[in-house]
Order: sequence, then C-alpha cells, then structure tokens
Amino acid sequence: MQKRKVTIQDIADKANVSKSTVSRVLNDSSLVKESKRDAVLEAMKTLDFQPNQLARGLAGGKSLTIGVMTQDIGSPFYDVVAQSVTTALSETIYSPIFVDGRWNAEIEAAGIDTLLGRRVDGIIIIGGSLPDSDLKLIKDVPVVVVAREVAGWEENSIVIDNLQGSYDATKYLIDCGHKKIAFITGIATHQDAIQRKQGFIRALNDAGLEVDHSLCLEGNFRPDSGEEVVEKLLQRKAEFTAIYASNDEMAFGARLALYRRGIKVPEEVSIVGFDDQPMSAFMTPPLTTVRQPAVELGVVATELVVHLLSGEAYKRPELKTELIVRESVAKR
Amino acid sequence: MQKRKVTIQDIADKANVSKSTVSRVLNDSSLVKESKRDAVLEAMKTLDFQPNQLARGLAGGKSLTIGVMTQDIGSPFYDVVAQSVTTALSETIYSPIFVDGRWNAEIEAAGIDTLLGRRVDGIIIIGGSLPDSDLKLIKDVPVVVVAREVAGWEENSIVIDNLQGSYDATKYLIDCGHKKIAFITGIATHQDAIQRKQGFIRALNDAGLEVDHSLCLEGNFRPDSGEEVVEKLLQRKAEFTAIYASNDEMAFGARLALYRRGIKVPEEVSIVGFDDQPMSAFMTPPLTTVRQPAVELGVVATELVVHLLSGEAYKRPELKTELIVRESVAKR
DNA sequence: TAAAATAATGGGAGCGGTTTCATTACACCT
DNA sequence: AGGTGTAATGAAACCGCTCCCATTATTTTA
Repeated sequence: MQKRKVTIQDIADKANVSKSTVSRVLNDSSLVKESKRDAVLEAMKTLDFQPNQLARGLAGGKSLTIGVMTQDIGSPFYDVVAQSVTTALSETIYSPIFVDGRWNAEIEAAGIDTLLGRRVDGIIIIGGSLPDSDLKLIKDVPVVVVAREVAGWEENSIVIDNLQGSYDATKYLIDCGHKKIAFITGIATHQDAIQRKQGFIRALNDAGLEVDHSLCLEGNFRPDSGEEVVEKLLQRKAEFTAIYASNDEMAFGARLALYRRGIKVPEEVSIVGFDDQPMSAFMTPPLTTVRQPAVELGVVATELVVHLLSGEAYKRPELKTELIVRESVAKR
Repeated sequence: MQKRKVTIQDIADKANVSKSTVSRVLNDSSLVKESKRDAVLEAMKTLDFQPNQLARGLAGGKSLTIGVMTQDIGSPFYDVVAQSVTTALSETIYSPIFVDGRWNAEIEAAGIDTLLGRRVDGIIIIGGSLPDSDLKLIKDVPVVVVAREVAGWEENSIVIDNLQGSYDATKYLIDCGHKKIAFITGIATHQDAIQRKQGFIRALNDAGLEVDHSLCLEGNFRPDSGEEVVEKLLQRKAEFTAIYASNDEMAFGARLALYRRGIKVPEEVSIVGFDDQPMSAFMTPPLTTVRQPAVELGVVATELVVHLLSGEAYKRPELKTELIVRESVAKR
C-alpha cells in the first residue's frame, strides 16, 4: 500500500536520460530525439508512471483544476448544470473541485477561499447568493457565473433570458384563451423569480390584461410551496383558469393541490411551469413548460473558462429558452 | 491579476521568524512561543495569506483531496448522494474532486487514473459499473463504494438492503390484497435491479403466490421505459391490479401510461416505487415507495473515508430502507 | 551556580515536477 | 578541415511548504 510512487527521476534513470528530457516528452514542450522519446515512453509504460499533478501544479504555477461552486437550493436544474460541467471538464486537462454554497453567502465566501487556497485555475459559480460585489473581488483567477446575471459582468455570466421565457409561457396561456391566471413566484429576492415575474406582467400588459395581484403568490421554488399557495387560493375561492408556476417543482405542487380538490387538469385549470425538468414530461398530464438548456449552460460555462485560461477567443452560442407544449394547458 | 501570492516566507520576514516557525503555527505541530505565534498570525492576517495547498500536498505527501466518482445514470438518487458527499466533506479538511463515469467501465477506469494522478488521499465511488476486480486493484488509497455491493469488500461498501426493501414493498402490496402484480425490473445486469427482483420474488413466495413471469418486464430505470413497458402490458390485455416499479422514475412512467388509458390510480391499479425521490410525494396520487436514505449514504461514506484516513475506528450506523406509504395503493 | 533537561527556533534538504541557461552533438557550408 | 547554426540534452535553480536535525534559549535540578 505504501510502495513509493514512480517519479520522473525513475523514468530518467531507466531510460538513460535526464529528468529534463523526461519532462519534455511529458509535455512535448521541445524537441526530443525520436529514439530517446521512445525509450522514455517505454520506461513510463513499464514502470506504470503517473505524473504527480500536485508537483506539476506547484512547478508550473497552475493546478489544472477548476473550482465549481454549487448551491444546494434543491432544484434538479442546478444538479444538471453541475453534472454537465463535470462531464464537459472531463474532456479537458482540468478537473473540477466542488464546494457547495448551501445557498448561504457566508458559506459561499468560505468556499471561494477554499478554492483559491487550492489554487484552482478558474472558477465556475452556479447560481449562488454571494453578492455581486464580492464576486468581483476575486482577482486571482477567471470567474464564470452560470444561471445568474451579474451586472457589469455580462462577459462572464452565462444566462438565459428568463424574462422572455416567462413572457412566452404567459403569452401561450393568453393565446389559449386564459385571462385569469394565477402566478406563483419564486423566492421574491431571487433574480430568476423577479425576471420571470416581469415577463409574466409584460405579457399580460401587452395583451391588454390587468395584473390581478390577488392571484400572485410567493412560493420558494419548492414543490410544497406550490401546493400550499394553490390550496390557499382555493380556500379563498379565487377565480382562475390557469396557474403559471415559476418553476416545475412548484407546478407539481400546484397540480397536487388541484388533485386533492378533485379539480381536473387541464379541463378545469391549466398549468404551466418553468425549467422542463426530466420528470415534467411525466406529470399527469405531461407539463407544458419553458425549457432551460441546462446541459448547454454547463457546457458553455466550461468552454468559456477553458478559453479564458488559454487566452483564446470564444464566441458564445446563444442559449435560448423554449416553450415545450405538452398537455397541461387547455384552450378556452 | 498577477500579483504574486503571499508565501510562507513573506510571513516569516514580516514576523521576524523563520519559515519553519510559520509552518509550525500553520499546522500547530510543535510548540511556538506565544509572542511569536501572535506575530505570525498577525502577519498572516495583514498580508492576507493563503497557504498553497498544492505545495502543502507535495511536501506533506497528501493532497487533502478526496476523489468522488459519480455515474451519470440519470437518477436523481445519485445526485443526492453526491451532493451529500460534497456537503459532508466541507466539514472536513478535504475537498472533493469529481470525475464522472458516465456509466461506462472504460471511462470510469480513466477517471480513477485521473484521480490517482491528482494524488487524492481517498476515493468514494458512487455506484458505477467498473468491475469489482478492477476496484480491488486500487492499492494506493482507501476506497469506499456507496450504493453498490462489492463482494469481499463489505468493510468498505456502504449499501442498503435492496432485497429487504423490495420485500417490504411487495409484501405491502400483497397485504393490501393484490395478487396479480406487474413488476418492472431495472437494467437486468444491475445489482440493485437483481436484488429488488429477488425481494419481489421472495415476498410472493412467502405469501404462497406464484410468480407470473409474463408480468415481469425489464425497464432501464428511466421513466420512459416504465411507460413503454406498461403500455405493452396493456396492449396485451394482461391482468394485474398493481404495478411495482424498481424505481420511482419508472413508476412515474407507469403512471403516465395508465393515465393515457384512463385507468384510475389507485382505484383500478395501484403503484409502488423505489427510492422516494423528492418529486414522488407530488405524483398524483402521491407515490407509495421505498425510501433509500440517500443523504445518509453520502454522509456515512464520507465519514468512513475520513476515518480510514485518520486511522480512527468508525462504527457505521445501520442504514435502512423504509416503506413510505402514501396514496398510490388501494386495498382490494 | 553549574550541569542537565527541556522548550523554541532556524537551517536546509527534500517533495516531484518545470524551466532557464549553458553545453554538447550534428548536419551543412565554404 | 574549420566554422556555423540548429537540434538535443543535461545541470541546476526554483515552486511553496514540511519536517528532520542541529543549535540556542530557558528552566529545572542537583
């Protein structure tokens, strides 16, 4: 268990060359005569050599790691993004080091410190609640923020147009003849929630409809909040023919509340969500929702940091939301 | 952006001590006079010192990182475990480095190599499909396997009793009066799938019921497979009063298939799943299922590696499945 | 009060690589 | 054959920190 690891020097000895030469073939940084190169490669193979990345990092001044900060706000959406980053990174020379912000600015700050201490070469922040100002304090390494808009950092934040997506969803409902639409917001201070609400309002206005604030309730992005809120609406005998939830999870909650009351979906009340989580296609009935390109977000974020690190330019593809029409909305 | 990082030497100079002393206070490894210690701490603070973990790792012979191998088989269950590991690890001095196996033995092997190259101090493998024999080849560092049983490695594998959980679920169905139960297996070669099937069969046998193999169909753990399989059953006009799916996702698929045919759940057909994913409580009707303690699995795995590394003994808590009775099963 | 023990501290050799710089080996010219 | 320019290679410094060992300061003991 403790047999010393093979080092570059062992290879050098075995191949009758100097450490330098071994290092050269390792990085093919400069010319090495064919014969020696082969000898080195051969030695590496027979000795089962694995370069020590720590040492390389120390010597080379970079760790070949990317710090990834996640935020356990519970939505599968973020999981998908994180997973996507990991996968995308595996195609590169970098490995991801994860820290979790637990949706708490202090913990996030500590996490960033951890990453910096580990000398990550770059950082990808998925969502999170660390104030923009703090983010901008990170000067040591390039930072890319995904699924969150940072004012003045458009260059390095990968976002989708929540407002537009929300507008589309609302408009679809309106086009289907719905006029009394209950709206479940996300956490009021959350950027996504704010933008989605704006999209909702704008679509209503554009259609010449009034916003009925008594039909707008605040959820927290979790399914039970969706259920509660709808139940509250029902108790109050509010009138509405559709529910638009700021994310799919709350839509599921809403759907359950209706089920408990025996209200048919979509015949009596239609539902629209946001995110297009994997399970949404399996709600009964399948949920009409706004798809966020989660995987693509992760990939683009990854490619962006990598390019930032290599100095190459990167033209970011446009990431758009897409209304996925399924069966949870009925025409009126 | 390139201002050289503060090093231990800078601190030493500022505090008028030697590097050695600074290192000592950094690790409080040996006695240091109070006054000097304060001076050092002070210097660290004012210079905003952050020890270079790479260097520490190189010098100290350990990287203070734990490699975590995930397997993107798509089930949220594994996401939860992974997330849980990250969180648990944040309470320790270790940071997780992730690699994803993508449910492919070769990629997994490459991932392990990556981790070893980065000199992780330990490895946590979540599920995965790398052959047991290959796992046992990893001699350099302690390995803990979660959510997967490795024969002969009981010490280091954290599993729950799939067979028992499955038995409980089946028995519940039987106790509710169901005799014709359709069973959707997982991927046939997958250990969990096999054990769950065994549990199913045993429960049937214990109740003196025959296993009707025409009612056992293979799914792949994903929701659409659940839907397909049930649809197939329906087309064939198979008779059954309950469906037991090897995981919740397929249960959702099954539920959708029934919905499409206008078959009432649970009045006409009951459903039981396995996993108790977060969304399962929001199926319509809420799904009765077997809860796997995903978070606990992650925590225990983490604590186990950490203890393995420190050499301390660790008495593992028993992790059990639990039948969560909700509303998707009707008595007959 | 001197000797013996113990507490603190500094020096310096690694850890396993990268990289600069100087040196050696060749092929090509004149 | 002697000179040149370029291709290959090795020596050694260094990356930032740990840790062993020697040395010095401070107590304790006789």
